[in-house]
Amino acid sequence: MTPDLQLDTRSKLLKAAVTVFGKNGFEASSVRQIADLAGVNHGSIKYHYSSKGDLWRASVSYLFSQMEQAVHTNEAAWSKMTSRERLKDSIRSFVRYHAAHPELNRILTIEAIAGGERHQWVTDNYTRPFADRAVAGIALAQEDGIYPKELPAMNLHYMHVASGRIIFLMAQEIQSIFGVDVFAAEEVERHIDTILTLFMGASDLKPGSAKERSGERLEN
Amino acid sequence: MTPDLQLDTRSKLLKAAVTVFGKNGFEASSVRQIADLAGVNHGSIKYHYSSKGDLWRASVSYLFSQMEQAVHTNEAAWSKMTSRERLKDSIRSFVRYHAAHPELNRILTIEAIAGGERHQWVTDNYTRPFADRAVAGIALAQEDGIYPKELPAMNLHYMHVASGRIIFLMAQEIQSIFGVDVFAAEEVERHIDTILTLFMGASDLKPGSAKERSGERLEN
DNA sequence: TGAAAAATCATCCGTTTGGATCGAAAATGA
DNA sequence: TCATTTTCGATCCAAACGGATGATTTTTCA
Repeated sequence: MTPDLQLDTRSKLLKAAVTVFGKNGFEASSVRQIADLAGVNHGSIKYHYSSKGDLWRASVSYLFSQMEQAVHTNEAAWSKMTSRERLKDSIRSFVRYHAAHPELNRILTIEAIAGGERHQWVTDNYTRPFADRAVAGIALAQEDGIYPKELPAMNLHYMHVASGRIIFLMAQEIQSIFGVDVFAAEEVERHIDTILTLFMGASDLKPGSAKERSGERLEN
Repeated sequence: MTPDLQLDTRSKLLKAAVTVFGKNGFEASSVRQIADLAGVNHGSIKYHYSSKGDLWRASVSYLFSQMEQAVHTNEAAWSKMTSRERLKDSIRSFVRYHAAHPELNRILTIEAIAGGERHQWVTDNYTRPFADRAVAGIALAQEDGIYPKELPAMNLHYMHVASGRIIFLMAQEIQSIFGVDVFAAEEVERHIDTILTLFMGASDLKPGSAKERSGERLEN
């Protein structure tokens, strides 16, 4: 086995932690569950990460950075775009990321409800900077007449975020009620089109590649 | 103490269960926590409700019925409204309910993420009928030209729901980042106006009473 | 009033939790 | 090669969990 394919214990633990925390959240996940999925003894978590909380923070750091990177994929081309196209592009990337990686969405939502020090940590280190930049972008869009200036940018921001994430958060419910697999590529694009049409009018939908789905390597 | 103010054990348990489950969800809530809040011995839960799961179902039944009732408050006047006004009215009631009673929102979100048999139960008994009616209403609105007919009603429905609930779900985060109390009456109305303006154009905002906040008696 | 029924309580049980401990094993480098 | 460091795993622990039990108290009603 090449060392690239044979993940070391630390990486295996992080990968398993992302999966388990992303499915059940912090409280409902046990270190034994994570260790079992990683195929190592649960005592090893104490060694590589000093506690369950540390492993959780490492997981969130990994996921949030990955998400921000995905949203800024086309950043180089932004200078050549109108602010409308720029906003549309970031929404597209945002939705596609959450379709490909539902874990962060679930973790952040669970923690936002629970509150407490874990939520404070992720807010201070990740959510606040992200939200500040997003709200600034919306304010700019309002200057350019994309949204009415009298609407509060904060509320618009949360409507963006909520609309982009909701179907992936409710994936099981939607499957059960409507028989729709929201993670299917065509459903993801359909949802993007719906958001862009309703929020920003003009359905000049630019196809864009939806092949984000594959290639989910973990660090290195 | 009048018997109206002196709740019996069963009612005290339900009231406490709504609070605790509404804050932490099913798994993170303990029967001891609920019994302590109700001021009774935790063994009483087994007596009045056969299990923790039964108490949870009773809590969800109570809250969901309360929510549907709130949304249909003005139903009598709907026949005299245009379909646009009707949709706006139900959105207004929907948002105001979740501002006054954040518990159901939290419980449904947590369970939607977790999946499992509790989620299946609430989907079959409450979410599906609610969603079916809402989607039908949106399809009707599309017939009347309020929304483009080519947009999928399901996605529009979830955007409605998500946009209406998001700020209350993220209340702690918004307080921390923006210093805004989303439960304040003026913030609730501001959010409603933002949704109605962005989704349905025309900001002919009808004030309406926002005094829903008080009077949260638990069954009698 | 008093016996039967309903309601409440203190207490116990088996299980699972996160974390600590410590010896064994593997890797490292002079 | 061999001693030192790094890594790993079996095991123990106190705490909290949902639920069961049986005694005790309160209520009901003839």
